[in-house]
Amino acid sequence: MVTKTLRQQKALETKQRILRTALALFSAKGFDHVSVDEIVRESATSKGAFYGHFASKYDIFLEKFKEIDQFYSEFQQNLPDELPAEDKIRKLAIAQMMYLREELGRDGTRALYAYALTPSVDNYLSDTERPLYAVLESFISAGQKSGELASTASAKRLTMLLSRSMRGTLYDWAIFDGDFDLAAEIDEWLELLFTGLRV
Amino acid sequence: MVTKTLRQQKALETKQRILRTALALFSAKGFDHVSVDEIVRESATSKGAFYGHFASKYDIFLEKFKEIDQFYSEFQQNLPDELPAEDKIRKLAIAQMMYLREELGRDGTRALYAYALTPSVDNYLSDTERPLYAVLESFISAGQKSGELASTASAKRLTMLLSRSMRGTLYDWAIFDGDFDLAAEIDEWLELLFTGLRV
DNA sequence: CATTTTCATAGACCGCAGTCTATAATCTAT
DNA sequence: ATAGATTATAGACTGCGGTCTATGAAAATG
Repeated sequence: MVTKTLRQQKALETKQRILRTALALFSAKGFDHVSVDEIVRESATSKGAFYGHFASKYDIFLEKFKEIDQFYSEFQQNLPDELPAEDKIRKLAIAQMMYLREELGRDGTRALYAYALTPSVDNYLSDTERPLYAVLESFISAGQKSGELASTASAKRLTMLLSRSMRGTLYDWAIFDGDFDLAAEIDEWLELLFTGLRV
Repeated sequence: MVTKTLRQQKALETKQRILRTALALFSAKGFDHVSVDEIVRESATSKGAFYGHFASKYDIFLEKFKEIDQFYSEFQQNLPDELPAEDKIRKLAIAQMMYLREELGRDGTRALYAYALTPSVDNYLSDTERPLYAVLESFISAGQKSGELASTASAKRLTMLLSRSMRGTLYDWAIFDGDFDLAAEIDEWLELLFTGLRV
């Protein structure tokens, strides 16, 4: 449904002006140091306009975060099919971490993870329909079929547990000060997980 | 330094009145549905008194959370020494989950994890000096010495990764609606981690 | 065209966590 | 005992995210 009326046209312009302004401000000053009033002032709009287009200050941010879905499908398409399942999973995990580091940054990730904890919000993180799950599950499922991966748990279940590991790593990245090499952390973690802790 | 003057005595009473009132309200209505104004009103004190005694609304809550440290040391003392390292770790993890479920609840845990994401706050979660780390590390270290556990990573490192798993599980508990059996989740997770994913 | 309806926007307003300032009760020193 | 310093507390105030109401311009209706 392409934009039709003048009204819709103008509304869309307003929305995009807000979006651009907000992202620029977030990028310049960090999510927590930009107020909605500031966004509204800077984009010469109003609170009414802002909340007409976005559900919350975080929502605007989510818009950006969801671009990661695009990233996932591209990733899947560009990956050689014959790679071992383990390698695919590791590459995905590392790529995801690097993507978030570059695109959202620590501040952004922190804000996103905090928002997901807001009561009664259908946060994107816990949406098991998002592409991350689909991609991961396809890798795991293939790995189980080919006998590379243990089948003690279902592919769906393993997908949940693996994605949880990623969330845990990202959460720690957000709360720990000092050096924290996201890619190295997830890599070491997966190595451990694949090998197992026993003996 | 035992309380000396009348002033100190009264101040302490005020503090405890606030604390009791706040915890009762949190327990009754959930952390997010209790305002500082309400605590102050209900305890017949003032904002000045509140923030004189507590750094933030979350701080008061942390006071309660830190009781878990007591729990850890008791746990360690009551555990048979000759138990395999793996069992000790699993029991600890499960006990911790049950403790949090009972004492903080999902709302409380959610609030705690959200607070830890507040920028520039020396959040308790990321304090590697807290007893959880010490207890876990002692189990892991013993397990490595006796040859039960892999020594590919240092005990300190494994402690971090294991505690991260717990944080990840608790985080997911907080963000996912519906059924989520904390104890079962961590148990299944540890089983996987000990065994490894390969073959 | 004239009218009625819709709806994007402006900005006053609310509730909240946290800060600041004033004050009076208590403590200390002489 | 009195004067002066200290400090726990009261409560006005700020800044924030988010809501609500009013309004005028654009769209639909006839």
